[in-house]
Amino acid sequence: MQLITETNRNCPMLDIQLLRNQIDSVAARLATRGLVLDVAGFQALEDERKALQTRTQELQARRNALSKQIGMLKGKGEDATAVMAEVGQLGEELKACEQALPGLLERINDFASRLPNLPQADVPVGEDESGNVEVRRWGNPRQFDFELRDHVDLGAPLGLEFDTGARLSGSRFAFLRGPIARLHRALAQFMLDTHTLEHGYTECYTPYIVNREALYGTGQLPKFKEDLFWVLRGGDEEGLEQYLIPTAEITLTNSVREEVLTLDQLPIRLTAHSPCFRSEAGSGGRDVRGMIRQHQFDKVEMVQIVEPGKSDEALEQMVGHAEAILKKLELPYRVITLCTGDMGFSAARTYDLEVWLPAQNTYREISSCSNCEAFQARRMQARFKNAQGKNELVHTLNGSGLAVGRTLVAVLENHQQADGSILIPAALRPYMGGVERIEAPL
RNA sequence: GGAGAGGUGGCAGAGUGGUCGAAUGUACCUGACUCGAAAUCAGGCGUAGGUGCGAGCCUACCGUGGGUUCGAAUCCCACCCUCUCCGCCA
Repeated sequence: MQLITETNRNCPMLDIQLLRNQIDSVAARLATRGLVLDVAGFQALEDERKALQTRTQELQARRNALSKQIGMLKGKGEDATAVMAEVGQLGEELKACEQALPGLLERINDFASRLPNLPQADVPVGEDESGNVEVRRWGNPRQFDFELRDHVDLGAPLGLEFDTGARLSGSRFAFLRGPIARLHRALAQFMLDTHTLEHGYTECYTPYIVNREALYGTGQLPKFKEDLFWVLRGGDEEGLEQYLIPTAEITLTNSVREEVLTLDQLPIRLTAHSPCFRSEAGSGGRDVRGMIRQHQFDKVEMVQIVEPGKSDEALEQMVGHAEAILKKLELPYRVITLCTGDMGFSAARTYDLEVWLPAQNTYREISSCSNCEAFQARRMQARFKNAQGKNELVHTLNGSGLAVGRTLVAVLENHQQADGSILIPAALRPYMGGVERIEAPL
């Protein structure tokens, strides 16, 4: 019998020992995320598990010992029927135990798999985004001496077509044509080059369709299936379920899944430009106008795989890498620390970068950088051999650097001119064939 | 899609249904030798879980899931994946 089944082979996100031994402390920390942990329910399951597992193992030990005896007796040519009768008596209870245990373990695992990561101790406690704390600002929002337009109005004559997208695919899809399509491509290229040439990341091109295990590893499954698009292979409608990636974090982070890395391989810094697919199931009528919230958008993602002692430092660096893009693009932004109630499932600490959008007269999220500590590594079984030669879980971090669609929006709105043209920031011009401004084709 | 081969420890690679959790090599750790290192020699060295103050004892794990058996890495069934060749295809 196997205690580790397919579904629980990936350990729950929280250390199961922590749950067993310090459940009250875990409950208190999760409470800051607005989550009520069913301590009594968990402990009832645990008590049951402990009794059943102990009994199962007792019976197995007995069976193994007797079977070994049978082997020895038969080897010597002696009669083993008495021992075989004895082991036969164990059969029924053992079978019952072995059948009951996996289901119980599965329930415990499912319970634990749906618990989010524990916030770091100094993360501000808050219920929602109102509890987030601003860390710093960069740049001054521009004063306009003409009536400013939003990116939808600015983009329309430049090739930003929402009606075409809707006709092809439905709402929340955009079709880009001409100068705006080129600007979109230039932004992604510029970001990739900056991260690879200046920040030490290795460029990657990754699959956009992944299996369930990968999404479990980074924490999107089992809890957030409704946020994803899932796909089936043609001619194989009964077949394996796979998913479109909601971010390249999935593929970059899972690239070390089930690996035991050596110390000298760390840190690993990866970046990729990819489309991201999100069903936006829970977003209701939010941001229906424009390309702020799309089912498909491009993003340049940064991922770091580091030693546990170095992840805090790595997060600060990674935020700096994302900020560098905004600075080069001359886009005002602010950095905020997400409070406990606003953090994502896998994160122990998250900084959001919010770019100034003049037409909305506010800062909007354009990057999110998180330290997931060992949470994802535990689910992925991504480890390294530490200095003591022991396998230890790595720490994983991910951050957008940046969301390309929203960056496009920010460039349009912040660098718009009175005549509706867009001034291209100097850093981006080499990627635009030297063009200094884009304007509607005649 | 067709035909074949194969999935075993960090890696490589053995394994007649019965002390096989698994030979061997390599990597790694410790010790000896050395001024130091290399080489050499000796020892150690998988993961997870249970139980115990502890040395330890026990259970599970040889791609995944099921089956046969007193007993499965080994036999049977299904599935997944990888590789080679053919076909199709951007």
